[in-house]
Amino acid sequence: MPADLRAKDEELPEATPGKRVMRADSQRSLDALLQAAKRVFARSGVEAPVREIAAEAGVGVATLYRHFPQRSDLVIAIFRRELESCADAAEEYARTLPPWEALRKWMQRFVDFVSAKHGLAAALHSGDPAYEPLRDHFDLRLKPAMHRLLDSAVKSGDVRADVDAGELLSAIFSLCHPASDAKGWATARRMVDLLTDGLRVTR
Amino acid sequence: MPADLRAKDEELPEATPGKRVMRADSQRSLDALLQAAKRVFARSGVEAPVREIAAEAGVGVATLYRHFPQRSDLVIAIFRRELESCADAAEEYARTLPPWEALRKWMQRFVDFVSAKHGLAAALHSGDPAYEPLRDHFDLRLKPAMHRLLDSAVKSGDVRADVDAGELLSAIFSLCHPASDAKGWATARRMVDLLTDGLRVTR
Amino acid sequence: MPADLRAKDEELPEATPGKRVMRADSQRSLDALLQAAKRVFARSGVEAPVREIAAEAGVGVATLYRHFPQRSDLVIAIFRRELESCADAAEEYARTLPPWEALRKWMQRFVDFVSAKHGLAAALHSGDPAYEPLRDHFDLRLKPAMHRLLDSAVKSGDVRADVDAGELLSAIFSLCHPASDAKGWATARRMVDLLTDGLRVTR
Amino acid sequence: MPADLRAKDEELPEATPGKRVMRADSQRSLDALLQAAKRVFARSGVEAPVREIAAEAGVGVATLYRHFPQRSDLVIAIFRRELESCADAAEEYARTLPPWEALRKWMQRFVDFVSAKHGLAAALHSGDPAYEPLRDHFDLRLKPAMHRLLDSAVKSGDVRADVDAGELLSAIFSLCHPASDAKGWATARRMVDLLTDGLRVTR
DNA sequence: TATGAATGAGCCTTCATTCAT
DNA sequence: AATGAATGAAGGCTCATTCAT
Repeated sequence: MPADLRAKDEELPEATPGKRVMRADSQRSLDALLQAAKRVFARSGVEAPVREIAAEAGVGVATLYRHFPQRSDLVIAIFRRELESCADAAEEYARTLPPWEALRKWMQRFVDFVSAKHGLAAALHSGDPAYEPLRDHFDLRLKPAMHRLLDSAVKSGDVRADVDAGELLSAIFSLCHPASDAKGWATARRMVDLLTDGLRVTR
Repeated sequence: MPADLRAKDEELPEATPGKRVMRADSQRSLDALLQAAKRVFARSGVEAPVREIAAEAGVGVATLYRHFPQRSDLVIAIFRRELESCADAAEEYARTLPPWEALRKWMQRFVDFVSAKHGLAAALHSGDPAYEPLRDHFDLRLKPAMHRLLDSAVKSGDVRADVDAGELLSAIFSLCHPASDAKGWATARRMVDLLTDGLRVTR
Repeated sequence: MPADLRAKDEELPEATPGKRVMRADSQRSLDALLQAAKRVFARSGVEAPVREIAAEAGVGVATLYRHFPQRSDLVIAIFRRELESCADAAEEYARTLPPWEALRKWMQRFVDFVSAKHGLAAALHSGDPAYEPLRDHFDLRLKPAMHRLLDSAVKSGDVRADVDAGELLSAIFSLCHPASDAKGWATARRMVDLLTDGLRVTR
Repeated sequence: MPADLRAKDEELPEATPGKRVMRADSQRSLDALLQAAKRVFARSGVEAPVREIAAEAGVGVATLYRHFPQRSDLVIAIFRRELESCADAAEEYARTLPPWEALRKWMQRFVDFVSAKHGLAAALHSGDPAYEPLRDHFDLRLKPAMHRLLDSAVKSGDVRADVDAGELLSAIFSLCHPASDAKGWATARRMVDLLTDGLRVTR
């Protein structure tokens, strides 16, 4: 896992930004739950028993249910923040790098994000309507980011014009999936590189 | 689904080739189970309740257990035959088409195979040791097939030399995964096309 | 509890009359469950934990669920048979006794039936649609029985004509209810006697 | 619901008369709780979740527990006042009406009281010792009231002498029970009328 | 004193697997 | 050899009650 991603992992959000104040113990439970869920999801997938997460967090099940009435609420809480961070990176790359490089680099950044999130894909594509917010985030933050980068690269003549941003994103997504778990990351990166090469205009 | 695939679907194997003779009713149960499992796996995934499969086959659960003590045995039985058929196609293409065309066509053929098998990827990458035989099949039949096609295309100067057959196979595999289910097939084919383009030597 | 009722309680039905034959062990479980449920319902009401019933019957919970997928199925099975028997008594009394005596006696017979069934009323009036069959039974068997007896007594000039059979049944029902549990039966019988007296034509 | 009953419903007691002074906010919580409990009991029965009541009152659960450590304490607080009011009516009727009329009218008054209190009967006859105080109230206020009315009517020659006041009360109670909920009130009144007729001396 | 967060026991239900018939 | 009944271990969820703030 790349250093810049891991760094982010340690600090966890002030969680529900809406509530102004929060009782100290409640905040502690919430933090513990988020940390625990992250570990458990990574270890056992997003379908892991509720009990296991609560135990790992050192709280009762009901506490988990209080904070996250639906399992999906917890999953979403876990994934959203890093998804945002990934989307933000796109803007930065777009500002500081030439189009083709920006695209290439961000695609790898996206690989890093997705690869680190074991159950993300399962959640996103479960068809369960509870994950709609996650899909929305995906559509509203990541797709536009990809679209912009792709567009620039098309305009600069580096990339063919017939590729859809959403499809491309999904494709990378898939390439990072369990399917490539054995070798893992390295393979995913290589395959995405291959895909990236396929994007270039055929001279 | 392409016609040549569907055709194969109807007939089902004499299944456990080891047993010399088999009581007629036993054979009938076995066939019913395989047909049922295929339908149920497609409908509900490979994690579908055992009872559902037995019911769909019109036999008792214990009968299922007799034929397939492990769930994986059933899954493997279902997938193996079509996997073989896909591997065979590679040889045919290699004989009858120029290297680049053979490679391209077979990659699409592989997409058809994988896309039709809902739970295949999940099974293969579950990490469950019970699916080892399936992975073996994959390695022994599909990887060499891909390797040969790739090799020819490299030799003919169409394709770069730094791509691993197994990884490429896994990549296609991933691209066919639920992850890209929304649009489904068409997207998978497009993305694999992109990947294929990435394979070409950069002139 | 009157002797004629208790006698019936010991033997339990061949249960599901539809199925011609039944495996011996299954039949044994079923019997055990019905006996256990009767005891438990009497002791703890029809809302008693499923586990408790299964334990009392000496079978696993799933066995209970197999025989009675819904809690209401079990409740209905318990109550139906005795309800039938009570309805049958009406016909007998009508045949063998003068109208007023038949009515009076059957009302007491009904008291015996209802009083013995602790959770019956709760089930009947729970509003839960699952108990519809029980209400149907009530309406189809008991109401007509009462109606006939009432009618005869009206025709013979013993009873006023402005009383509804269903309401009267419900009234007796209520009088047998937990409300009168402390003293129990005896009180219920007395009160129903009072009610019965209220039925007589005011001379 | 008759007007004289509903009128009483609006004002609520100074509740725990023992405490001499009470902080204003505490008093406010108490009032809110009583009002809320009345609504919730009517809506969901006396077994409604504690949380629901606290929420409806706009206070925390712990506040509820402070005022009413046992669920029964709350139930009792709710019911007692109206029970008193009903008992008072008996005296009034006794003073202003002829014996038979007084009895008849009060029995209907009692029907109104009980019918309006959804969970009363359940609480009274639950067997739970926590409700003892409620039963005491019942015995100390309502039974004597009924006894006096009954006695007068016996003395005036209108009513037979072999009826127990407590039993009669319980009987009416039962007749108002959920068991007769479908048609509800009207039926209850009719049945109590029937019962009342049964009380008359057989001329 | 009021709050509402935390707790954990307890319930219902499903399902893989074994076993009597 | 086939059947399907029985089993019991999980897992999800609710709710009365306690406790930190």
